[in-house]
Amino acid sequence: MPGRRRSIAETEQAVQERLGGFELQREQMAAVANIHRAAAAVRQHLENSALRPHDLTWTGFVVLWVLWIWGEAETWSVAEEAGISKGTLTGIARTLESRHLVARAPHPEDGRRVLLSLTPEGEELMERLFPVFNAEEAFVATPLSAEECLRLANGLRAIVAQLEEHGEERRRQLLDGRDLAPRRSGRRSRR
Amino acid sequence: MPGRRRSIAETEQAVQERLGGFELQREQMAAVANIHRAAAAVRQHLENSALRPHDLTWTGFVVLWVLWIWGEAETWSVAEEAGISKGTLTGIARTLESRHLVARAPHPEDGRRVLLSLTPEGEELMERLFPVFNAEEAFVATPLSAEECLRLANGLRAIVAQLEEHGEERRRQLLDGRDLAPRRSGRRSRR
DNA sequence: CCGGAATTATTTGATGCCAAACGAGAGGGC
DNA sequence: GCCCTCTCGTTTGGCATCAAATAATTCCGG
Repeated sequence: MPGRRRSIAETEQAVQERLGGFELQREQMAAVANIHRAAAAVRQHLENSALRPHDLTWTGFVVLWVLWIWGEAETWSVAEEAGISKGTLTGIARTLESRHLVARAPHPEDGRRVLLSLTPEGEELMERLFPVFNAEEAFVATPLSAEECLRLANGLRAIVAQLEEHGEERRRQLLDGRDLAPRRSGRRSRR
Repeated sequence: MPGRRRSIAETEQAVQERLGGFELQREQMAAVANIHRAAAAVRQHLENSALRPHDLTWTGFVVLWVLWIWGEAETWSVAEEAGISKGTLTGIARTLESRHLVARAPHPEDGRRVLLSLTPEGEELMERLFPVFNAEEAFVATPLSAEECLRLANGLRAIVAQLEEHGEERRRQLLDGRDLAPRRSGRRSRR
């Protein structure tokens, strides 16, 4: 039966056959796999519904959101809240600045730091856009009750917390002395 | 107190103040936001623990995984299972092929199609790598019981299903006649 | 069989994304 | 003042990513 997507049951069956010999952490595997399926699906829907008319990417929107909620903020803190690296933020902020949605200002006391804030244009955009965005968030979560949404959010938060608290330690243990191979990509040393 | 990450409670407080005037779908918003936080955190941990020693990216691993479980498969189906676009798969497959982990073969009956499969080298890698990967999946899910993992997975699956079943229809309705502005990026017509 | 419609993978262009290197500035000790 | 170190944001390099355009092939009606 070609052309049909495989069902969850079929996949689990195939996995079981393939992994018969392994000690499989089945439930955890299912959770992790579905986090990514869901994240990709939700992101794509929101980009193609609420965001596309304003020519915003997901990440661009998140950065605007952070600035909208928190007001003027230092870049490191925006990157942290938005869940992206500071290097990525530099690029996003440049894009948003070029579209006059975000302003960049030097820190009054520390020449290294930079403050980001929404322009009036950016504020106005968020006031119009947020209700639309939130409506789509509600749409994707339609099959879940409010309580189920909270359960879901709590479970996910626990995973994030686990990694924040123990992730680094764990990675150190796994390396166990050996040093991590450098990423294939990334800036090279001059030497 | 500069330099400290904002707590969930602080964020919710700030959101409430900022959004006092809006009809806010609070639970759904929390769920969607945390899906992305968790997805990014998990992906980063796995890339920097299990995958980095083998110089694999997340997506590269997922593609290998799909081929490992399902065996030889057509590209469209691999892209579907891996949750990426077929254009992206072309690039990933090229990378994996250059590292002799994946082989590409023409479809015996249809010259347009291409079949992907693991090389023996790729099989061997997955046999060694999967247990390590699965152990890290278990690690990130440590705070959750097996049953909670399943609940989480089910909730996420429901969201994915919602979008698969009703996403396209919804986007059509939202547009309501107007045609979607083209993406800023993407190939341009010759005209 | 011929020619247009449909289907398939690839190419293209712009952006996102990370980690590591880098440069500019701050801060402390002497 | 002068280092030396630390801490910022930015740059860099290599992939990943999508959607639309395109090329290659098959399918179908006549």
